[in-house]
Amino acid sequence: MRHWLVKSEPTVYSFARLREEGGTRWDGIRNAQARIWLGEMKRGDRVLFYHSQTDKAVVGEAEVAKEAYPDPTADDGKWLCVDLAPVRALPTPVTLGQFRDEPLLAGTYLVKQGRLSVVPLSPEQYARVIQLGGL
DNA sequence: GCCAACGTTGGC
DNA sequence: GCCAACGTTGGC
Repeated sequence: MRHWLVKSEPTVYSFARLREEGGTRWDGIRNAQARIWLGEMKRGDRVLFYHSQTDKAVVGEAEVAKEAYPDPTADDGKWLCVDLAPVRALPTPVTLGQFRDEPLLAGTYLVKQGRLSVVPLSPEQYARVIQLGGL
């Protein structure tokens, strides 16, 4: 099983909404590197859900409910999407500042290349975020 | 195939 | 609102 982090502006699609809806299609990603990673996501992979802009924090945990398939919102059929389902909220959001301060997390793509909307994490990094989040 | 110009994203 | 980082586009 692999571990991932996805990013969303909470005003566009929040973790609370993912929980309300019970799942969603994670589409609209138009970045070549992110596309490669989307293609590697498997059903059951764990996913950290990060709120950009206002929160700048990981607020919850989700999982891949359906692995990569062609993104129906793309005209040319070249892009991919997955389905995500909510797992649980973090009692304490883990901020971008905490990522920077934590040696294990300072090397993540979230810190190093902030514009990517889907990035992989190591199992150790993932576990550390869950721990910092109070689970 | 190179590179300047431009657009987008996200942190501050 | 500004700026840095990065991707994309288009002229040559």
